Amino acid sequence: MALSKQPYKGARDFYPSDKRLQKYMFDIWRQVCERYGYEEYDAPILEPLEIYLAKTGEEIVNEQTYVFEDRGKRKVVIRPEMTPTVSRMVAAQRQELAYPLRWYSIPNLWRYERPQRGRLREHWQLNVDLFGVEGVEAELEMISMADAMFKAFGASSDMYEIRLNSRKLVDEALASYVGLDKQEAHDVAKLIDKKAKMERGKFISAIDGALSSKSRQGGAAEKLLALLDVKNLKKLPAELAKHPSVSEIEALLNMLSNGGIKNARFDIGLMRGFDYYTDIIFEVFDKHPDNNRSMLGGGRYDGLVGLFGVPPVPTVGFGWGDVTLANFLELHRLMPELKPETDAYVALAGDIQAAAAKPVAELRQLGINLAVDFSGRKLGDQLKTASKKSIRYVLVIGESELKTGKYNLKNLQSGKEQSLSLKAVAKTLKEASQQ
RNA sequence: GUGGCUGUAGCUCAGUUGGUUAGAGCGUCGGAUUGUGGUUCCGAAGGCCGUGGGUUCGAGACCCAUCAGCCACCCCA
Repeated sequence: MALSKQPYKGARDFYPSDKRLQKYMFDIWRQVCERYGYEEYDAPILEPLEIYLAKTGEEIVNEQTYVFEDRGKRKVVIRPEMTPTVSRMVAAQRQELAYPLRWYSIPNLWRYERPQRGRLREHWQLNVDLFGVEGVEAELEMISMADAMFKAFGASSDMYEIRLNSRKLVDEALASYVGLDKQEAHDVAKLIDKKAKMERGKFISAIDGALSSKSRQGGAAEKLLALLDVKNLKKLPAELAKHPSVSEIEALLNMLSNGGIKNARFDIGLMRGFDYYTDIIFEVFDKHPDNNRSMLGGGRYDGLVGLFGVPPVPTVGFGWGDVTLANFLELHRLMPELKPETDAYVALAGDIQAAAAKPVAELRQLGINLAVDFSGRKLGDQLKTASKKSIRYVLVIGESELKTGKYNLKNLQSGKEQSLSLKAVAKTLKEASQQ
């Protein structure tokens, strides 16, 4: 019985061409994070079960995560998300750290579930968090960064939309304004989250089902539906317009707009993770008709660090998965043509391996990445190999080159050939690799 | 976890109501007088028809199971 060549279900092999794309995406994430003064951190892929139980229910953890017992009988989880981990790290050094903390990481995360479009069992996710800022400028910075990343990937602002809401505002609206009790509010919030996927009629009857007869008679359903149709902060009913979150969101939208980000809007129907978000939440949606979905999301979660027995730290963060990003880049034709890191492929003409070692070493010392063909095959075959590997240049070394010190450098894209000194070769290749 | 669709060459697929030795394109490899690739031309290799069972004189086609993939649901960091 032959061994299976497939990677583990829901996980991917990264061949060099795949890894190149991943590196491209991660590099842009890193560049933008660092441009905003964020520092990279990392942590073990394994965490004790308990840190997830505090936030999620035991049932969900057991069904949707990889849990196992180690040899010391400890319950261990392969991390399904980074937020508890980073909260743990901040809590552990709460006193020593210099706030505000600007941290980011690109962890691989595992979730035990059935793979489908945009969702695998293993994926990588950019996590950006800002700890220690209470004001709305924290949200502004997060959303500006996310926007800067889209721009850095070559996206234009009509390709995506930023949506904003506030958990506090929604709580207030459902409880005081519509008049729902806790259970009703919870059920209704879940339904609102699914609204986009449902037909309107179905949604209305589902809402009716979630309400008690008392609420229904009080006109809660009508009030709720009218509220959900509000597209603009200014159209909110007077009772809600006074809520402090409203002016916060308004201020945020204004600041974003002043910063040139015009594709952000208020969306009262945005629910996102009821569990630990405490105030403003945001998502970025792909506007492509084939992929109308959330690509990244985040918000304020002021309570998580406090779960570790230290005073809480105000926190805003977001996460962005590599799979949703790749889908976005493909659909919008933003995938760049990526070349290998190798600057030139060295083709040897004749049996001169030993003699060619010297110029090759010299070039490498100058920072040039070279792959040498030892095969002894015909020059044409060596060129073919370089071409297949998508390496841009071939450096030919043979008797005449060694004698004259002038090397034949061929650009495989243009077909252009030049006879150059080693230094000139290095200069040409350096310039080419920086393009 | 639930449901639907799909598994034929490395990839994309064709394969008639079940009927001889299983097909194409692309890719791969070899060649077209030995220091120049991509295009072109010639040639070759490559398949337990996902796996196991069943029906049948006969199965790549039909049935069951199983595994895998895709899609939706559930759930959502």
